Amino acid sequence: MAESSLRDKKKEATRKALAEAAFGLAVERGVDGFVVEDIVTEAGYSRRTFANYFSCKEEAIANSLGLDEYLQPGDQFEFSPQDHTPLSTIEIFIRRSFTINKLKRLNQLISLSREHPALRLYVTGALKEMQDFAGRGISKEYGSDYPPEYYHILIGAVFGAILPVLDESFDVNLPEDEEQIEKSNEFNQYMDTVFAHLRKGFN
Amino acid sequence: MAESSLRDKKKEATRKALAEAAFGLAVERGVDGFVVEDIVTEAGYSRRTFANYFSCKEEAIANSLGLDEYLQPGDQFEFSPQDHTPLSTIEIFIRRSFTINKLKRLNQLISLSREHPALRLYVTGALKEMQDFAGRGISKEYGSDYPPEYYHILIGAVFGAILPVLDESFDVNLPEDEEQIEKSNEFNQYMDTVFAHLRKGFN
DNA sequence: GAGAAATATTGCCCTTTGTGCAATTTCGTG
DNA sequence: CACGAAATTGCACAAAGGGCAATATTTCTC
Repeated sequence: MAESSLRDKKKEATRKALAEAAFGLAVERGVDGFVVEDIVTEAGYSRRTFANYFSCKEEAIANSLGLDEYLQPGDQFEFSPQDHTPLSTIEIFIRRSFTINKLKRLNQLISLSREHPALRLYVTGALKEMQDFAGRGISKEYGSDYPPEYYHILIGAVFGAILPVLDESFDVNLPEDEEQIEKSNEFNQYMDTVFAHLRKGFN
Repeated sequence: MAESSLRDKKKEATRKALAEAAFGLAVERGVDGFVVEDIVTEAGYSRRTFANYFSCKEEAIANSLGLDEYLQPGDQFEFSPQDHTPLSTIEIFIRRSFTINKLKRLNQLISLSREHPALRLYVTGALKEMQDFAGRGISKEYGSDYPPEYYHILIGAVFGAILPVLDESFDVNLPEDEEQIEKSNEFNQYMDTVFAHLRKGFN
């Protein structure tokens, strides 16, 4: 990810092409309605190459979320000093990362997971990578301002509180061309309550 | 689980035997060091029967945690009125559920997951079932005292904050025969800070 | 820019897996 | 005890996973 030689670009392109083909087929025919062979013929690669990138269909489908696009170190974690608390930093990171297109796809992955529970594991796995990235970023940003486990707990609590949306589809009713999520959709309203609770504490 | 006819007991016994054999082989030879065939010969069942219970090796290994033993509805969620807040109820539930033996096994599953990342997904999946159970239990217990999403967020935050221990092994340095976890081990000390933060809120 | 080194893609092959179906065994109930 | 329900198993076959070696493409070095 840090590297971006021509070779690495092509590799990412391959990965994305395979993931995208897998996702498309999943929407079109259902997760059980196609085999790896179908994915690679659609994407123009060999079955053996697919195995070099993903361990199974589900992993490819989940990876089509492409959260890693937003995971460039040093990109998401620069904020003005007045915002400078770990929680608000994470909040901004999350609200920026979940663009409308991501949310729409997440929605589709959720409904696919209903028919095919195994997929769900891989979707949460993909989100877990985002969580790990956020964890590294924030503990690097704030260093020893807090004890090391504080970051783990904070990040864990934030993502843990967010994940339950996976249990239900939510509306993303916004114009197509919009790039960042807005106050008006369900997901963001849910974020409002989540972060309010996290600030206030639970009882 | 609510049922427990002789038939259901045997079914659970079969499941446990398979899971236990799978776990044993994983510790002994590593996750990649054996095949489903080995599991069933050890447990005395057929390959086909294994498939009736688990979808793959990893699922069986992770299920050897056997958290479901402690997931009897109406058992864990009865407390005296003075403790009667959702968070403290969950705290007691969690501290009760993670007995020493569970923690030891969890520790082993964590290190196995390091060599074989796919296993990790299934371990968190198993914990997720516990989370779901806790969610159902607590929202039933407190009904409409809180808005419905509050329970989701609370439970998610709690389990999310706990899961990061999966990233590192922890010491469970207690006598063998001890049944419940004690104040003296790392896991429980981690719990102390987790719940303190959740009560206080983050910033 | 040409050749060498590094890496990605592929084909081949074989073991393992997943699963529908039907037969068989085991269990629960009247 | 006998009948129905449900668990276990065998069989067969499509599909997946992955080691290995060959090939193609990119990057590096001079």
